[in-house]
Amino acid sequence: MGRHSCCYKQKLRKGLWSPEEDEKLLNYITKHGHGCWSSVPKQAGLQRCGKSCRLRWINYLRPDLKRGAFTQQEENLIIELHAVLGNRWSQIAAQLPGRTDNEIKNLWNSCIKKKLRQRGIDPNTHKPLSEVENDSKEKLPTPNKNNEKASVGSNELKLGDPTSMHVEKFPIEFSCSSNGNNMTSTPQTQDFLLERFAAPHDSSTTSCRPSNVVGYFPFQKLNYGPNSGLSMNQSTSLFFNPNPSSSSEMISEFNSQTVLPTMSSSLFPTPIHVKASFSLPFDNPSSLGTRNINRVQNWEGNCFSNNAGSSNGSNSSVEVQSNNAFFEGNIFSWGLTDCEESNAVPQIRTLEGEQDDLKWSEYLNTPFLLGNTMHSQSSQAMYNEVKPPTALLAPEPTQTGFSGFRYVC
DNA sequence: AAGTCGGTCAACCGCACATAG
DNA sequence: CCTATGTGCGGTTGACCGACT
Repeated sequence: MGRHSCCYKQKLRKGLWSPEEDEKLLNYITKHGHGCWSSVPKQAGLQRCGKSCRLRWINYLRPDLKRGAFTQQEENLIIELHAVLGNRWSQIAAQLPGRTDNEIKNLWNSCIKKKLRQRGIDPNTHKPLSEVENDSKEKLPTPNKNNEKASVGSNELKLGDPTSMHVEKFPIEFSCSSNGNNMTSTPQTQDFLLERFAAPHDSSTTSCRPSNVVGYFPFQKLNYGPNSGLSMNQSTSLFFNPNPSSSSEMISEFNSQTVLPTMSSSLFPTPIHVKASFSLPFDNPSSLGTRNINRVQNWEGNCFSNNAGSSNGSNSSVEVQSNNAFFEGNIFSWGLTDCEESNAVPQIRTLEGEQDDLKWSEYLNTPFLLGNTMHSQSSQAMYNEVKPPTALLAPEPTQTGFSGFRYVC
């Protein structure tokens, strides 16, 4: 409904925040929580609009923010997620604890884009630049403003637009190993994937959706160059093998070559909502008979340890967005105490009975678990290429009791 | 020393969605 | 169903800073 009403008021400060303003906001939210943002500036004695306060809190004052430069792992993960999610920065940020969408967006625009181009990869499509150039020559898109806009940051998928989606349908199967239990779906079509990512809660807009989902899922054959630690193991492309000789073979391949559950979850610190489905009703997501499993595991043991030390810990009164299940329940907390209670086995919570309440959009909270499950192994492979054996990602119980993987430098 | 340029980052803007009344 | 309000998101802008000329 347009701008926030408070923004119309005059005499509100704009621009950079002073330390005094920061202190006021921090003190207020620490004591009272933010509640309704529009009332925060008034209550906190700030001459700002609520929106500005919210932004300042989320991007700067939140105690759980991770400061400092992005690690190579984080950059790699951002690239991988971007290949799947496009410019959905908030969803990418959800997989990077302590990082904000703004931060990631800035990093992408200022740094990663450039790096990818230097490596001959188009940052928008994640295709080789040469291929993109060829495509553009072949397709000769009609120049109109809409197209231009769509091409910006254009991991976009125009649903129902045959020119933007040359998708061959073929059956695929998912096999998700969780704590030793395999959940294998019945054959599914690629529609599921397309719906999974391209038809989220917002079906009215087409922005920021992945294009060429089939050919350029990151786990398929992305290659970000040998020097970047981003090269992919070609064997991982089997996941989308359009002609599996048999489903059991495919599953077998998948399990034997690609499934490293702990590795996968190590890449996703946010609890992954694994919703393996049986006989998935594509056209009626709400009726999905889903099994919901939250898996929580450390991504970088050091990362969590550090955060636990620098944050308010489990006693924090800070309110965190509840849609990030990372902070919900007792699955995980930043607090060191909770860390100590963890054990080396990934904690798994089955959310039986909750499926009826699930929103389809929740599926987007898992930016392609299975793909990343697979890709995570590739990540391991890629680190194999660039790191000496002693530097491999390896399961390692940390002092705080977290399993997960410590990246040994 | 002064000016220019490019990169980075914080913040703003405008839009869309969710929800309460 | 409609409207007003609150919230979240992505794109964009502008300030700042360091490197370079």
